[in-house]
Amino acid sequence: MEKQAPGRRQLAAEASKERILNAAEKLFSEQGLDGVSVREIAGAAKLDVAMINYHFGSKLGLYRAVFHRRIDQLTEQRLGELDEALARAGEQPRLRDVVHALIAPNILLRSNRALGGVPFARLIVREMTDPNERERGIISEMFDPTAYRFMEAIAQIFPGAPRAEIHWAYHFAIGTLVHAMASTGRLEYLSRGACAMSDPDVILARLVPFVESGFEGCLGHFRRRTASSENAGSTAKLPAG
Amino acid sequence: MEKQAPGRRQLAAEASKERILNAAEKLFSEQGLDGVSVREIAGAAKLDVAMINYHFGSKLGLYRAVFHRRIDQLTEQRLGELDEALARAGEQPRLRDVVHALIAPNILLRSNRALGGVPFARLIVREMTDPNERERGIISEMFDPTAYRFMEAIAQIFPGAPRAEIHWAYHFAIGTLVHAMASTGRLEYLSRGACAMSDPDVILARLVPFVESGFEGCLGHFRRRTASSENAGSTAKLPAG
DNA sequence: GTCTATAGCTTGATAGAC
DNA sequence: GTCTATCAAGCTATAGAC
Repeated sequence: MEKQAPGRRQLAAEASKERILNAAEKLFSEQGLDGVSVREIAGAAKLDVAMINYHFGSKLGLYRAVFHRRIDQLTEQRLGELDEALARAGEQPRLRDVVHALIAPNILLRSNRALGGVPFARLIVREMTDPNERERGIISEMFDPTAYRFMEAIAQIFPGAPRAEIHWAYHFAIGTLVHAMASTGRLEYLSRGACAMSDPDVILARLVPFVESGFEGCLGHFRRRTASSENAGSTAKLPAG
Repeated sequence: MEKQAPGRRQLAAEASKERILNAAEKLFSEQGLDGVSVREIAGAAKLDVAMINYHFGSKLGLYRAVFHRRIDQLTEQRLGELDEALARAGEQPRLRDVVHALIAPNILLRSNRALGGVPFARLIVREMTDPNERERGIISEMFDPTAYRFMEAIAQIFPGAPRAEIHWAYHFAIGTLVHAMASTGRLEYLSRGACAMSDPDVILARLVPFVESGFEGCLGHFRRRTASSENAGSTAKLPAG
């Protein structure tokens, strides 16, 4: 009785916090930070409004908490897969493996509610495309370290490529990924149901080749030096051409 | 005096409407539909709040008007460039030309305030990535006809490709484009200033090859039949593999 | 921890004078 | 066409009872 580890109160509190976080994740993802009121969230979580400020301090505090709950797990998956790709490599990692590590965890997350599901994926899209994101710093906190790790791996694959060109290509690749995470329904709508985003393997089987080829198209000619080097006479002219 | 064509009143009204539209475009693009109040917009336009409802009926009416002012001009540019690419072609349009027509007007718009500039580009991104976009229908109205026209052109280039595969590749291409229009500052931030989005030619020189290669990576093997056809024995297996 | 109650603003929209 | 004045409703956040 004197040291019942979690404590009944604490257990109830944890359950409440989780309910609030789940409701907030869903509603913020659908309507955005400004499009939802804390009342709606409290209502969806079947708790009083006051509980949100009690547990999370403020609306923005709750918003941040929604991200923090998932950050580590996602980062571990992406870096874990990247490390595997690097370990498996001889002198150079395979581009396809690196692209897969970059993309797959973000797509697989959509179909696993325990990892956040579509709501969390949409939230990431909202934050990634918001010009005011900087003042919150959530994206930097979530993605800066992995971004640099992935760009290092890309640099190993295209040894002659200037850093700026790697940044450009990486930026485009992330764009493709982010849009695929948005789940706006536009693909289904335009294709009149011929395409669906429900099976992650179907998405990845097409998205990974697209991004891989994009990298090749931007950076491929920087690799000719190391690789099979026919056409070796070509000047290293910028893609600007 | 009895028929002074536009009329003083009407001229003043047009000027007011324009001021409101400009302010709204800027503020909506930065903060989103729910993040801005009509009071802020009226303040920025140096007019009273009541003028917004007088001219546009409601906040949502104003939001729609911001898009409508620019829709036709953008569509004409994209389809015009596409038509040129098709006319220039022999039997098949060049992939690079089609991709350029798809992308370039949207990127060039960013550096021309008369076409909407960065604010309008950001607004498109907001609307393209919003899961509630459907109920407004702005994106459909703006982009559905051009989307199908562009996918037709892509289908001409890759004659054997199933329609669904063309939709997938097109969806990814648009994702890359949309992210490039977002101007979040993250590219500049991550690259510590080594890259900048200020010169549209610098962007296009990299973005067009990325997207072109992406299409090739997703759809290239469907063209082998018509093209130089070595490796003709390969089965037409899906990228799903 | 959870609730009730409420303070103190801000919101979108409109009526009516000019 | 443009303003002043105002409405009803909604908002975030907090104080205090239990």
